[in-house]
Amino acid sequence: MKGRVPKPRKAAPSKTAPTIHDVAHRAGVSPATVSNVLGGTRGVRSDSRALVIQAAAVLGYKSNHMASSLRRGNTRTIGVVVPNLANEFFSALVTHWEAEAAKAGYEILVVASEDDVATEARRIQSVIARRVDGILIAPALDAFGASSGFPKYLPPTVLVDRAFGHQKFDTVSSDNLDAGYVGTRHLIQLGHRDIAVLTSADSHYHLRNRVDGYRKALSEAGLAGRERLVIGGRSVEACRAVIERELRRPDRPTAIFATTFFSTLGTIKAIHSLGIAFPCDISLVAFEHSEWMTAVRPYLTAVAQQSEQLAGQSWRVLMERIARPAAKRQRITIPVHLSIRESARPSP
Amino acid sequence: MKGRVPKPRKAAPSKTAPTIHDVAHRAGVSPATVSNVLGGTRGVRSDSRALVIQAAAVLGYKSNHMASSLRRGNTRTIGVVVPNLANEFFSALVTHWEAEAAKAGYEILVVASEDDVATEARRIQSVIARRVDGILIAPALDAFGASSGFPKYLPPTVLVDRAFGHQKFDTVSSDNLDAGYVGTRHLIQLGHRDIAVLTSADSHYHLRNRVDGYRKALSEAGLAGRERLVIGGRSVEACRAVIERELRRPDRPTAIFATTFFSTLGTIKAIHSLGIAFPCDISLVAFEHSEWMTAVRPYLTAVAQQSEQLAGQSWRVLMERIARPAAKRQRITIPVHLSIRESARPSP
DNA sequence: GCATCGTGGTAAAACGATTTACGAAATACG
DNA sequence: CGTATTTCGTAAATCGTTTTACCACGATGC
Repeated sequence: MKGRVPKPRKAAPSKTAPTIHDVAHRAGVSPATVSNVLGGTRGVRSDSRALVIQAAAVLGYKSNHMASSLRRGNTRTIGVVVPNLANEFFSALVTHWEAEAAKAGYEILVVASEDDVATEARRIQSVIARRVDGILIAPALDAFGASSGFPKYLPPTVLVDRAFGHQKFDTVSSDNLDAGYVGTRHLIQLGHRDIAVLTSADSHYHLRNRVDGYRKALSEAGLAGRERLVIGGRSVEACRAVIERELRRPDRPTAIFATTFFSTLGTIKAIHSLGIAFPCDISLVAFEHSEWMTAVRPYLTAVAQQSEQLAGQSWRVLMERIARPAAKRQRITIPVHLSIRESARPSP
Repeated sequence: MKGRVPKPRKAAPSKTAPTIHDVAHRAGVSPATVSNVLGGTRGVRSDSRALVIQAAAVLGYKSNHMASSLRRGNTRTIGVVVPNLANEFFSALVTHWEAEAAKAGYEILVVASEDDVATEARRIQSVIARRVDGILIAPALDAFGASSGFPKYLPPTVLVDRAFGHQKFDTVSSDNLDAGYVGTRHLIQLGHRDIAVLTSADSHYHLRNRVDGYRKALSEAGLAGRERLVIGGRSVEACRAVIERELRRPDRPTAIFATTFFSTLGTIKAIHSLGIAFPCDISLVAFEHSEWMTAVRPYLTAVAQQSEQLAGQSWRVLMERIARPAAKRQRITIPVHLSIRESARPSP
C-alpha cells in the first residue's frame, strides 16, 4: 500500500512536536478518539482511553493551540494594553491580571502603548489580529476611541483605571473624585489653608477628576478662592522643576497634594533639593503605594488606588462580557484608600 | 441544562471579522491572489493589486493570526517566564523585552512562575502549547531543568539573569561575582573591617556568586577571617528581622552589603526602626536601581544590574538561536555598575 | 511558424486540531 | 427472539490562511 511515496512526512520525529495523528497511530485509534479522550468531549471505552493516555504521555503530546483555537474559534488569550510596565501601578495591575488568567486557564498578551494614542492604536490592532478573546485596556489618553482609526472589529473590551464615560465599553476605575477629595480634606482638617495640587498638563479625565475632588474639598471648607493648581509634566523631572518654582515663591503653600506617581516623586526631590524641613515646614499627601515607600522618611501619607480590586473587578466584568456579549454595560467604581502616616502634619 | 441551540452559522455577518474569502469576493479575485498581494509573496498585476487593497481597506480585513501561523509554522510570539512582575527588576526586563518585540514585529506572552519550580514547569508547558517561537526564562531556581518533568519539546530558549552554567541553553546573566566584589571592595576602601553581607536562605546560584565576590574582596584585603554572612528570607520582612537582630549585637558590623532588592529594603527598615544614625553609624551598599531610590535619604550607594543590556542581549541571542538552531551555545555576561552616592561613608 | 519563456491567476492541498454524521456493535425491552 | 436504543469508533468536513502545482496567455527567440 505504501510503496514509493516521496514524502518524508513524519520522517523526523526527533525535532518536531508530536501531532494528534502520531498519538492516534501509536494508540491504534483514530485522531477523533484521541481528541475525545483528551478533551473529554464524549465517552470512550476505558481500554482505548487508557491506550490513548499512555501514548500521549510517552510522546509528550500537547495539543497545538493554534490549530485548536482556529477550529474552536477562541484563543483563551486576553490582550492587555497598558501605557507602560515601568510604572509600578500598571505592573501591579498586570501582575494581578496574570494571576487571574492563570486561575481561569487563560494567558495574557501584554503590550505597551507608551502613553501615545497612535502607538496604542497599532498595538491594539496587532492584539486583535491574534484574535484574543477579550481586551483589557488602561487607555493612554482620554481621546481613546475618538481617533478615526478606531478598530472595526473589537472583541469584548473593558476599560480600566483611566476609563472615562465611554458610551461603548464597560469601565472599571477608581473613584478619582473621592481620591482628590479625601486627600485635600485631610490637609484641611490639619489646618492647612494654602494647599497646592500638583497635576499633569494633559487634561486626562481621571486627573481632572482628582482636581475636581480637590476643588470640592476646598469649597466645602469655604476656601474656594484659594485654589493653587500647579501643572507639571509627565516626567518626574518636569514635576520637580515646577514644584521647585512654586516652593520658591514668598507665599509658598504649606501643603502639597500630589495627584500622580510622577508628581509625588518630583515633589520629594524638590523638597530635598531646596532643603526645606519636611514635614515640619511643608506637608505632603502622596499618590499611589509602593513597597519602596516604606524606605522613605518621613513615611508618606498617601492616597492609593486599590490595584488588586481594579484588576479583579475588571477581569470579572470582562469574563461576564465574553459570556454574554449583549448584556448591559457595566460601570464600576473602586474606592480609594487614604493611609495617614507622617508626611502631613498640622499647619504651623 | 442547556436550552435549544440552533445553528447561527454565518447568520450574523455584522459581528464576525472578515476573512480572506470576503476580501477576495469583493475584489473579484481568488483568495490566493489576496494572500499574494497582502503578503507580497508574488508579483500581482497592479490593477488587481489595487482592487485587493481597496477591498481589504473597506472591509477592515486583518489576517487571522491563528490560521496563518498554523499554516506557516511560526507564531511570531515569544514566551516570557519571570518569577513575578512585582519585583521592579523583572518588570524592567519585561518592559525592555516588550520594546524589542515591538521593534521586531513580535508579541510577548508573559507568565509568572511565582518563584516556584512546579508552577514554573506548568507555565512553561502552557506557553509551549501555544507554539511560541522562542522562550525567555528568568528561572525560578537553580534547579531549573533538573526537574524530572522537564518539557520534551522545547523551542529555542534563553536563560536570563539567574542563568547558571546549564549545559543545554544559551545564557545571559550579570557578572554576579563582580557585583559582590565591587560592592564589598568599595566598603573596604572606605576603611570598613566589619562588613556583613545579607543574602537569601535559598542558595540560588546567582546569590552564591555574589557572596563569593564578597569573599574574594575580603580575602584580597586580608580580611578572610572576618566574614559575616546574614541569611535572610525571600521577603522584605524576613530580611528586616534578621538584620535587626544582627544590628542589636554589641559587635555589630559597621557596614552592610545587601545583595538583593528585598534585603536592601529590609535593611533600611531595620535601621529606621532601631533609630541608628544612617549613614554616620552604619554604611550600606544597596542592590538594584529604582526610580524610588531618588526619594530615599541618604541617597543610596548601590550595585545595580543593567536590565536594559540583559534584556537586549538576551533578545539578540534568542533571535540568533531561532535563526540558526544548531549554532554554538552562547554564554554572555553583562557587567554590573556601582553607583557611589551617600549611604556608604568612611568607617569612623 | 514553432518552440520557449515568463507572467499572472487560481484550484486545491496542506497546517493540526475539533466536531458532525453515520455505521457497527452492544445492550435493553417487550 | 426480534426490534429499539444506546454506545463507541471513525471518516470527513471545517476553521482561515499560505503555498504548490498547474493552466492560459502573450511575448520572445530563432
